[in-house]
Amino acid sequence: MFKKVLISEDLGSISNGIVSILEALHIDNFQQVQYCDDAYLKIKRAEIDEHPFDLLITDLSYKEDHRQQKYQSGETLIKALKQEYPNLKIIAYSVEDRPQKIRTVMLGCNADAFVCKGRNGLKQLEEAIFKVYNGQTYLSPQVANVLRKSSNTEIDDFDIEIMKLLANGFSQDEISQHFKSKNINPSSLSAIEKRILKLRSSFSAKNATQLISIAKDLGLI
Amino acid sequence: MFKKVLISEDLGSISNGIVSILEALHIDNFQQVQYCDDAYLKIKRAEIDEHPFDLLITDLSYKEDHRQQKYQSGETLIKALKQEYPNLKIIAYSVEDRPQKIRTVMLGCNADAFVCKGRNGLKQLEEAIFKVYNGQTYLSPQVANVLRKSSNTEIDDFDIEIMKLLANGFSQDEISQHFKSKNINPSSLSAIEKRILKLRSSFSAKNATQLISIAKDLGLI
DNA sequence: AAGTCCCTTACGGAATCCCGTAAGGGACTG
DNA sequence: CAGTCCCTTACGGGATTCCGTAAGGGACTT
Repeated sequence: MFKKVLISEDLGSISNGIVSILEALHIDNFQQVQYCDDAYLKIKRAEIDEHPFDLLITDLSYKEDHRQQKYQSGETLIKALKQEYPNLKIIAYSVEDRPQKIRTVMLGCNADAFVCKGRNGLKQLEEAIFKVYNGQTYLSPQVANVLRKSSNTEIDDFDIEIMKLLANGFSQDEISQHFKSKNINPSSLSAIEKRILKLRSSFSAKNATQLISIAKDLGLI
Repeated sequence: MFKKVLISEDLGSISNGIVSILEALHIDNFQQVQYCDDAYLKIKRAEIDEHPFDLLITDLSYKEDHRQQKYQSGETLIKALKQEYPNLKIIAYSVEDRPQKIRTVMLGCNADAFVCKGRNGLKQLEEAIFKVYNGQTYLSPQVANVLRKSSNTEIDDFDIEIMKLLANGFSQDEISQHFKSKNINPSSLSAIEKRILKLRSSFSAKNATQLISIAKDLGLI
């Protein structure tokens, strides 16, 4: 079983819940931090000292406070750590249950498991720890299907970028200018229009406003 | 000090944190539930049995699962309880920190305190319990000003309704028709336009799309 | 080389949004 | 009563969006 575990979670009481799971598994070598940056530093330090952590359990969203952070979210932390220390196993433990978010964390950041906080969250976390220890990935049952169903979304970064710009009040023409200035193709007004039309139809949105409303609800932007 | 306390919170680990606070205050007569409906029933039952609760500490958002609930959120629960049992003190304990949400809970639902979950959440919860016991209200320091500053927002239900319709893809003309059909005034296209213009300018949004994006971020819709 | 498929780009017209201007009406005041 | 303030409603025109149609070009097949 895992020998050395780090818990990164800003809410003390949830942290305690995780600790109780670890204790039940007789993992007593663990540490806790409340900030992403602390997690990063502790893991780096442990690697240098040649007593590395072999599991990180981390939240995704952290309340901001006075302390300026380099890593603002669990996603950026996970991505950075997985690049530097591919052997470190990482479990995301979050209230998030939006498909796109989970895809980002599992596929974009390469987390090993995604457990949704909820009534059975701790039990699922325990399962996740076993699975991950055996080299498998794990998803909470209620979201287990989001990766398999590539289903709808051939929505790429370009689409996301367009929607972000729309949400920031850019006109279609301004979006076109924006991509032209960054030498990103396609960039013509027509192409932008077409892209937005495709997005609207795939989300059955009557206009750009509703499109952005839906995209926000889905956590795409 | 409070004699009988109910904790309503779907995440077990957070519930444990609250319990530890109560124990530190030597309040040992408390019960825990994980669903709003259970909270309502327990309080009702206790009133009938003439051993009423005198404090409820409740979360606002509950993960949905198979159990169909009459009260879907903490807000509806708080509002209903405060109407039936004005003597019952209620503390909302939530990750929410959006001004509009807090206004709704404090002013619309008549909660006695609003504590933000966060790094110091439990300490603040303890303060809130004292304040509320002394007949005062309490807000977490980081959001303490949201009620005083009535500041900008004279955004009324009509504005909110317009924004919801916009988010659902209605054109300005359709919104006008909508209000006409419900005999709500103002309803003319011009009036709707003017209202949206005011909303856009008060949120400095370049167009309706950005307006809805901002409104979503603020939790207004 | 011709054919096709797919993608980018272009154009035009109808609908909608954006914004300034202004008329009408109720409430309140001197 | 006239004057003002505020709100609702109306109108017009320029900008933008929406949507169908279509030309151009690259990749790939036959």
